[in-house]
Amino acid sequence: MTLHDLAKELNLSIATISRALSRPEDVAPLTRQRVLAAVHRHGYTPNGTTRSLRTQQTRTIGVVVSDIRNAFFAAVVKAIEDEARANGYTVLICNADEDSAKEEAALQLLLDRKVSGVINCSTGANLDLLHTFQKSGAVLVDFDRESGLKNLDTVVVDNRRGAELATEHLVDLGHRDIATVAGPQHLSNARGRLIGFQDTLRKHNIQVKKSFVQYGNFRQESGYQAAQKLHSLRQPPTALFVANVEMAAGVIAFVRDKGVTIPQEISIVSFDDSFWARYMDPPLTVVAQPVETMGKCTMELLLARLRGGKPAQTKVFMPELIVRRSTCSPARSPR
Amino acid sequence: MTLHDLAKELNLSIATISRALSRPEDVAPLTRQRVLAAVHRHGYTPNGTTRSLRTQQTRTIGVVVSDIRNAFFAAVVKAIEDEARANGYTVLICNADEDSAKEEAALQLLLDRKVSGVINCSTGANLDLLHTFQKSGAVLVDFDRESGLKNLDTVVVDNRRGAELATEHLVDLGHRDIATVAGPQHLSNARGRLIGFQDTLRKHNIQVKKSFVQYGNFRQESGYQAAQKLHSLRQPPTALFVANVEMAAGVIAFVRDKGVTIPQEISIVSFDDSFWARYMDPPLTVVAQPVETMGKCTMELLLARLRGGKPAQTKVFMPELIVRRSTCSPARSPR
DNA sequence: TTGTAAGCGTTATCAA
DNA sequence: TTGATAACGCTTACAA
Repeated sequence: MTLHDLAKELNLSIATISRALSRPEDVAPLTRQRVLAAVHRHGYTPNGTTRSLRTQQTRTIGVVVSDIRNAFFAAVVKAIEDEARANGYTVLICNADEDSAKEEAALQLLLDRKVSGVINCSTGANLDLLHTFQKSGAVLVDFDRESGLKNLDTVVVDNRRGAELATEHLVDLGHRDIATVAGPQHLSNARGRLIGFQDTLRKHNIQVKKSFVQYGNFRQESGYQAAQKLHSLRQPPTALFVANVEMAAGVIAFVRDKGVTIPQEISIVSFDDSFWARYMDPPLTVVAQPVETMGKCTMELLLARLRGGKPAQTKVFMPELIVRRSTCSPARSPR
Repeated sequence: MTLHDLAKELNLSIATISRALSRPEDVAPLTRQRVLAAVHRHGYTPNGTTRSLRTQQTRTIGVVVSDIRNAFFAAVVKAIEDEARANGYTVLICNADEDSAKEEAALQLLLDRKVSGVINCSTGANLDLLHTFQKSGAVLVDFDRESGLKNLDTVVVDNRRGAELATEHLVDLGHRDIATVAGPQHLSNARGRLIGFQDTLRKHNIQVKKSFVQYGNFRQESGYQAAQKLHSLRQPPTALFVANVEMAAGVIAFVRDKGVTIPQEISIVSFDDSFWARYMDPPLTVVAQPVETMGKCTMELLLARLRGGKPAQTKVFMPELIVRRSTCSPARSPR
């Protein structure tokens, strides 16, 4: 069913039908009614794809998210979509699975669909594709990680500050043997979290042992493996800062397998909160990001940019330490 | 940058450019090279939206999901997207937030985008819109809930069986005062879970008290409230079957607030597993659905349908009871 | 091997 | 108030 069919049926021109639907006031009331009735009768819906061709704007925003199963991104996606829909935009969600090849495929898809803008949780690869976007006139926003490109809006949490908050908390409790499970260092957020951790230790004149820095990939299993390595050390840490909550779950799985008690034998603080962190055993001490606010802000920035004017800005949100029960002072050390 | 621009630059016709890209073998090697070079130089990407107009197929599948922040749906979406992309299809994800008005908006959007197919986690409302889809020739699949429409593929878990498994488990442990936090009864899955619960009790000659059936909306807070009501009863239950894990979290929040211990004072078994259920305090006994398999199967069914042939089928997956530590035999009752 | 031209379903301009 | 028509960017007969 197209405008054409409708026109034939009603003995009107397609122009009139189109007008009856998009600018009702430009059409005679009676005509409008006839059109509306027919539209309803047939369940006709204009082809939005075609409209885009004609109007040269898709009103679609692409979102490339690192891992849709990660609660953090799921929440962000929801916030983004709500804000977009409220403004008449559609969101095309792509899952990159923290994999630069999948990211490339996703960006290619968005390029193909001629999206008006892209919110990207960049792996740091695919800079050329991002560049192509910019050249094509699409608006780009970096979210959660910085791609390294210039002249684009950026929404991130203060990763260094978050790591400081977490590490400072552990130091305050009296820990000196503090390790970290860091994220992959090609990601700007993971780098920030590691630097914040190291700086805080140095500030307190605590040596940063190389063996106390383990690297994961932000996934659960890598947390498990990191914990394993840390555990096998001659002198294991008494406290642990984990760069995200998925890896923290992995750490906890390992620790539990070994029968080590949290927090008595090992204190754990993790980056990222999620609704279930407080139901865990024990409830997890975390550094929380203002997820909803960040998601909303990202879309607002993007829309503002689309409307023109505003130069690119970087918004840095403050994380917050939420102390629950996975951290406590270390047991008296024998040394 | 369009075919036209490229054609002008290379002194070729747009047809040749188009061919060089879509059927390389139909074009002289040298010409092809020149075209490819120019394409690369300009970062040109064909307009997929326009191609759809011409070829009359969008190769896009819409997915209307009840709540993207729910781990179950996040996992499903990932499985669906992977399978779709592997087959050259794009997925348009819409979040209905368990709200029929949002569902309507989502369906309308998908109608507008002329998607080839829709995977719908129906609220049960919007039957007329779904009907419009069918009339338009799009392929529909019901997932997780049945819309009530005929002649469409359906992928669900055996909800009754799952509830039986859970309830049977509680009965086996010796419980007689068993309550449930049921889901909203306009959803077929929630109905199935309630029926399975009731039937199992009856089978064991246990009376199903009306006050022992509380209704929630599949969200956390409603679990909290239901627990509150159950707790205020003159004779509260010793065991609880909760219809999904989000509500279970709410129940646990309440129970913990009250200082009631799980499982000693109250046993809890929930529908749905999620990776963190085993890290909870205590680890949650659940009825798990084979999420990835179900997601993949849904897309396979849809694609098969799109390729024609196959009549509509209903796939019912078997849930599995995973006993962890939130259930145990009831304490000796004083009565 | 390449070019010409029609047509996909809209919107928008101009005339009637 | 309505209609005829061009244009959006692409694919694909068909012709050269």
